[in-house]
Amino acid sequence: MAKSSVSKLVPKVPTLPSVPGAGRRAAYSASTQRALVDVAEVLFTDHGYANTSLDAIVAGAQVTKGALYHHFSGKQALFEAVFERVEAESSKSIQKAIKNRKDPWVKARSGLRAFLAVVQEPRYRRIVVQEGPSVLGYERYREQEERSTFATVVEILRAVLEAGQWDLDEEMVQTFARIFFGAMSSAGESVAGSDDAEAAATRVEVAIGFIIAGFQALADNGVEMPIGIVTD
Amino acid sequence: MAKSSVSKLVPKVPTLPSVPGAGRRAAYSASTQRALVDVAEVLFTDHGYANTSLDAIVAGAQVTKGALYHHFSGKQALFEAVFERVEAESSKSIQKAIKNRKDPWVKARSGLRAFLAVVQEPRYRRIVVQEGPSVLGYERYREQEERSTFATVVEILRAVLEAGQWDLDEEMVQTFARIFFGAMSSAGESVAGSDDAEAAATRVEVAIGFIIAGFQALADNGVEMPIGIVTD
DNA sequence: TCACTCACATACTGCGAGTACGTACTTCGA
DNA sequence: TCGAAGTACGTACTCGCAGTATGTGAGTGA
Repeated sequence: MAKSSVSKLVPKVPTLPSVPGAGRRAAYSASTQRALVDVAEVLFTDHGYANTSLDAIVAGAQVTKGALYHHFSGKQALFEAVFERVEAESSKSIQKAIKNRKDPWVKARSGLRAFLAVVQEPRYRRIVVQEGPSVLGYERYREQEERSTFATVVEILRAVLEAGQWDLDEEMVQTFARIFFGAMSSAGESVAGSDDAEAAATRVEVAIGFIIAGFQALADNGVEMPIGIVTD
Repeated sequence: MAKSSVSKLVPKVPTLPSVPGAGRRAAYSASTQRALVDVAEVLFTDHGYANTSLDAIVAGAQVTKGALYHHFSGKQALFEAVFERVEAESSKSIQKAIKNRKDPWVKARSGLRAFLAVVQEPRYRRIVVQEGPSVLGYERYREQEERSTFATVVEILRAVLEAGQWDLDEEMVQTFARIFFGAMSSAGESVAGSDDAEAAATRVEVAIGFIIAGFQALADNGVEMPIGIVTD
């Protein structure tokens, strides 16, 4: 199963004379690098980081460890390359979904839908959510996140806050973004782990829609940012 | 530093004749098991799971691998023991904070404060949040979570929902709990990673307080659970 | 007190990440 | 066009570490 899907990816011999004169070897080089990342993505997704040996990866890519260590400094660097690509593609897919949405609430809604779809993808769940923090360490993990999917959440949030006439300082925006990002990630996990993903996704949309409705209600009433609704 | 804190934990020779007749060997056994978990907790927290060798753990506990494998089936099982203890103690500390709080909003507030405190502990961040999902796998991770800290969130949420006169089905309660749990976890991370943790914690409380205020506003207006506030 | 078991200790194995070094093919300058 | 140099690998090894097989001495129960 997994084996066949790997070998399917391998014979990606590049259109050799794509750049005729200066870049034939470079084309081959790029293709093996891609092959390594492709295979690694599949194996990391299926078996996890620790349970995937470099031997299995280079075998799947039909190269040797020499090639791998020529392109990457080690196993972790290879994982990071896979991680970045998955993050970039995920972010791109969400960006595409919210593009051209004028109404910020609609934008938020569309973004949520797209995010929930992404979080259900096995590769995103395994590589980004599950293994990412452990393998990359929290610092690098956060850095990567910050300039991809999380940045998208910030973008959407700014649109919503602007529409609601709320004027928050930068740190507060970041805090809200973190909260929503965490909420959506966690909710996405419950969707992905559910028997009926469709129904679970709907529940999440309803729940977050309810929170957003609360925001709107406060906006309609002209409520300012509170400092301590409930006291001890 | 870490070394000294480890060696500090080791000479926990149990009050030998605690149970006089039948249980002297058992007392020693329990103490070495504790020592292993104690040392493992420190080393896992400081260096992570992959970068902690069993040799280092048994050296810190002043036993050998034979002892370790007598008590635990392997490295992962030892980690799980550490994980469970951290989770249990964390949950206990939150439970203690919300105990005897009658007003559900105050209860939620207190729970949030306690949770934010827990998430700032290095051992919780590293062992539960960062390494947990990767080492245990998502299934076991969720199972553990479900009956400790997450259960506490559900408990608080039920109180709040009851006060708000909302009547949600079980799955919807779980969905909301997931969302809040994820939001708080993520927010807690941003607090722990902040330069000024105190200020960051305050911002999180304000932000979540704002969301709760939205809930209260909807409750005051007698709003039912919506199915799609914003349409495309 | 004696057999038996429990709680370890010791010595080894095998796997897998990383390294050192060799080599063929390219590319570029003369 | 020819040789020198660099690139893109391949091969063969080392070493750390999780896990195992087996030995042993101190309790414990009959």
